[in-house]
Amino acid sequence: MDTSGGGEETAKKSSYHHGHLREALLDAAHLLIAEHGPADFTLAEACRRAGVSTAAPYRHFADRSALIDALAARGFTQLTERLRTARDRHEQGSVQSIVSMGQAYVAFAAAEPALFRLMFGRHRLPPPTEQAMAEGPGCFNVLLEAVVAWLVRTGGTPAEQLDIAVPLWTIVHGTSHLLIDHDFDNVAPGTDVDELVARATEAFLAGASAKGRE
Amino acid sequence: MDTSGGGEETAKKSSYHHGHLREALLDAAHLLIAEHGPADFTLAEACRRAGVSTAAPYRHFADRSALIDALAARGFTQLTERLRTARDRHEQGSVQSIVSMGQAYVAFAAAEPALFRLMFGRHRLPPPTEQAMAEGPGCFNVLLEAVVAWLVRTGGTPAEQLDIAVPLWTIVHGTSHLLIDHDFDNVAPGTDVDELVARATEAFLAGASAKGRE
DNA sequence: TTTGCAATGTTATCATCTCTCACATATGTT
DNA sequence: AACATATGTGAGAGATGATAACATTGCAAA
Repeated sequence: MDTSGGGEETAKKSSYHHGHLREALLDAAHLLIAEHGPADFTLAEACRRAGVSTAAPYRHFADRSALIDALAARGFTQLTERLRTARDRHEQGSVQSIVSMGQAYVAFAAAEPALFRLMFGRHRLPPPTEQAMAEGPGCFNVLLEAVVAWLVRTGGTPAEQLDIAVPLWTIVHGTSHLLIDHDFDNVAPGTDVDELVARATEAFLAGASAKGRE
Repeated sequence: MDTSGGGEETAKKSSYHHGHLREALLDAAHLLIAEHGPADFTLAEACRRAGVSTAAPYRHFADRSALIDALAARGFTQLTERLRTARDRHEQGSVQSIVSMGQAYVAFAAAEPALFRLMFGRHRLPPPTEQAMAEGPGCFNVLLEAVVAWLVRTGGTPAEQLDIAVPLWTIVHGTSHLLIDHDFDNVAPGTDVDELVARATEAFLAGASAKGRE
């Protein structure tokens, strides 16, 4: 974080080879989709920002789509990390721990709406999002672990983990999408999403454990 | 040019003026996004399918984006109709009525994934999706009415309608997105979304009404 | 050190796409 | 019949994604 001898990203001894072009393109693309949305993103503009020709990206990415995939993969890594942090802020197996994860999920979407859409909005059927899919489960596993801990604590069995985790996922995922698409604005303006997530999660867990105990 | 004797299925007396170009373009666009996804959709291809020049659409739509908006608006009208039908298939104010709406919501997304993304995935910040937004609330109102009926029936007050309806919306909306993005495949393959919606809805309503009664 | 190869970037070029402009053709109103 | 309006065409500007041939650099083996 200092300007020690070597210098940081400005260490372009020669102006021909960029040096960190792959990361620079990803960063530029990240900024662009944040500004103009994922659809309006152009590879050419990213090149301009990175200061290279429009042919340069093809040394690092098969095509435009591959760059976007790489961006999505980076997003999943980030999201997984944040979920883990949120979960570990509270007692293992507590409802609060699960609520906290949900809030972190939504907060991530709110902070990076375009990236969030990219991560989950891969609509290409043939390749079910190769690398991104490899990260996706890792992300979901964090939730699964928390749910198992909660189940053990409340007298449930780990076998029910999907029955609990999947609905919870739908709640926070739906909240995220509705939030970043501004769908709350016209219908329930001023919605406090943290509270929404907390109440919905708590109500669902209460109802689910009550039913399990019948 | 074929300039066949009579028009095909439509009243194409002359081959110069199309007659139903606006609708024909929307239909073609609908097919295209269903085939290739919303991102890969090109106006030029839609023109080819409609049998007109690439300049023709601009007599009916301001630009490419406006055509997509019109498509989204058509989708909202359809969705609203289906929700109303699903709701009215069961007793007013019953949990089943609400569950049925949720299932119809998800079924619509499953049947028209690309259209569903279009409807909710308008990422343009400045215009919050003019016409589509006008339809969106109409769509949500159908759910609100059902929730109010349920509240009245179970001893709640209509003032709580948003506290109930919004979480329910997040559940079905999240389920829809996760389903059409194939996110269940790697994590919970073979998920029965109808059952998922039913269980999540019932558990949430049970938990919410229990809390309200505390 | 020198030589050669692999990696990385550039320029030129193509096909395609969105959108505009001037022009052509149909419709229908008076 | 004549004019005004709506609707469609053709040509083309400007931008983009992608490819190919060429240029530069870093690195490793001889």
